[in-house]
Amino acid sequence: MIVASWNVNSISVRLPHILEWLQEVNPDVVCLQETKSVDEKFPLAQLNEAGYQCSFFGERAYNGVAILSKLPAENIQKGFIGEQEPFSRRFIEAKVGPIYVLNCYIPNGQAVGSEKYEYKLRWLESLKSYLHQHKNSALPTVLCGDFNICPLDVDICKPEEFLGTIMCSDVERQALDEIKNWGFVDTFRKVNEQGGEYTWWDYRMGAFRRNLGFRIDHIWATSALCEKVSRSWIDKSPRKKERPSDHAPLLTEFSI
DNA sequence: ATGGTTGTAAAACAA
Repeated sequence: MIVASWNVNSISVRLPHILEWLQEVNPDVVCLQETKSVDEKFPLAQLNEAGYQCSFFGERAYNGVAILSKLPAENIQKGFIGEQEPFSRRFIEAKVGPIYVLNCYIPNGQAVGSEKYEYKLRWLESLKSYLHQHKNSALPTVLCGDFNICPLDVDICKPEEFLGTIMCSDVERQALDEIKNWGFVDTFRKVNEQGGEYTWWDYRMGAFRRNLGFRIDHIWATSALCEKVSRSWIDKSPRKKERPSDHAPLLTEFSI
């Protein structure tokens, strides 16, 4: 079973890339972020035609998440149960086959110390509470998404330049560690030792060509499920196309 | 150096 996560930066603009990629890679579950589409305009027919069921939670212009799956999605949850403030649409969850799939688009945070950074930290706190109150780490669960955080220094292209700045600051990394400590293992890091592997490159300054990237997209799995990981890799091919998303898809294969 | 690019949506704003 292959699970993928991809920030597509507009599902309507990226639909041709997505359809081509689904046909080529044939993943079983795909978590999408930044769909930037109201639910009425979600391209459901084309994705159904491609063989995928769709659960989606979108809004106008910003944010938006979706889960595509070959098997039907059950127990769909949009947003956090009883969330403390009306967050933008950044979380969707479903059970697909034997796996609980949690898809999140963690706020970017803009700059350390800004209001948006505080919002990011509150959002992380809400995700942690949601896990502790409503989820069971003994069950096979994946947390996928654009986390907008580099867990380790080797996940940053130039740590000497970026450590302490947004996506690479101690406070947000600590908050993410607390979420991980609920019971997740980083599937990519479990089977890949090398640093310098990135999932996001800024559109500006030829960042992709110069490989100035960050590993901010992740697929985490609860520990028993993580034992079943056979491969995890970043597919840079869609990032090389014309008019790409600024993120590349991340994939993890489970032997189940 | 406060630049550069992309998407949304129609002037900024978010990333």
